[in-house]
Amino acid sequence: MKTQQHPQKLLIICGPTASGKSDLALRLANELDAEIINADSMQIYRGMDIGTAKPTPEQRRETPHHLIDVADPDQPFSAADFASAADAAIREISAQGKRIIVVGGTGLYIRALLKGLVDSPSGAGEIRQALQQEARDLGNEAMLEKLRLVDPELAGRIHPNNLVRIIRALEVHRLTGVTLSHYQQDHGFSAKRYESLQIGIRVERQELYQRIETRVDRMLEQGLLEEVRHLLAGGYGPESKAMRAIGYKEAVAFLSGEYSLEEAALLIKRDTRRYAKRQLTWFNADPEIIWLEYPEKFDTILQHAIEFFDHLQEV
RNA sequence: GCCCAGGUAGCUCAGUCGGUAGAGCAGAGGAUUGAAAAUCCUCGUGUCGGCGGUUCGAUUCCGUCCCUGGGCA
Repeated sequence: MKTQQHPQKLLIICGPTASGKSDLALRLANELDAEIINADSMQIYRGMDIGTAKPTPEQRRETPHHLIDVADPDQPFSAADFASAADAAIREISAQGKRIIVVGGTGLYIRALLKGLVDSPSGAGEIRQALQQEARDLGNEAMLEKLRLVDPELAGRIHPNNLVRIIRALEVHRLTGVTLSHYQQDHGFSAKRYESLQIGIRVERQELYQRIETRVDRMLEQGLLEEVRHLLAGGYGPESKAMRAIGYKEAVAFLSGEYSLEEAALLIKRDTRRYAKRQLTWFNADPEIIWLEYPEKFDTILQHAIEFFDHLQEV
């Protein structure tokens, strides 16, 4: 049923943290008369600016950014929330006749937007809390056993230690009476919700780690600790989503005297490196991504983008 | 110059009463369907400081040299 008359086109910029995504997106937006949609799970939150390397107010004034600062740091915000909010932003931007660039390092968000998620309900509510309590009482193995009884197929794919997945699967079953694997069966990320061109920024590992190093130092100079203090004072405790983000959790531990500033800095860097590696694992597995160096290949990227937007490719 | 303690994986170290060695951290690879900056899985060969000697066999014992730290002069 491809009756869409104007298949909406999205230029996606992805890659590991500190690879230069935001900068590239801004330059492209300038050239292409585009607006930017953020696909970073932490830039969503208000008050988390320095540690998430948000674009500056000036940059945001010059180029409108969507899905930045749309939630408070203790509010749940899921990949599905992202996808529907992005859908709305896309409608809004295209109504103005502008092009759209999606930038971010959260692979699941990008996939949710392009392919859609399974049609199962959200569940950050009481059921999840009850399941978490059950897990504390009974242990992971017992929870996996519970899952095995209702959804052996999925239980076989989840490691006993991966409680987050076990709970999510049980939650879906309790909410709907249907198993998550059943939902997944005829989904498989096969839908195509938008026309897209995905550009990944390729950076050599060593150089990437170097950039992470200097970026973390800069964040500390710019007042990451102050930002964290402010969030804590605002009532966002160590268990809030904000304080579980990289840079924030280490800052909290430093502020509570758990370790020195030097140690905190080293840990932030290490955790950021590991995060970058996980992002690379995710994006590398996506065959649709075209990998190019930036800024070296800016002209090539721009050319790809122009072709993508101008060609009337009906699918 | 003399005395003592060390020199083993990228780092910190353990160990082998002689049969070529293993932890933590760092690092690498992977998974990922409403928590995703989250969550989870897998991965340890290195002239055991150099050179000689003893021995069937030395990283282990002996000698010597080099290096590091500490002490005495």
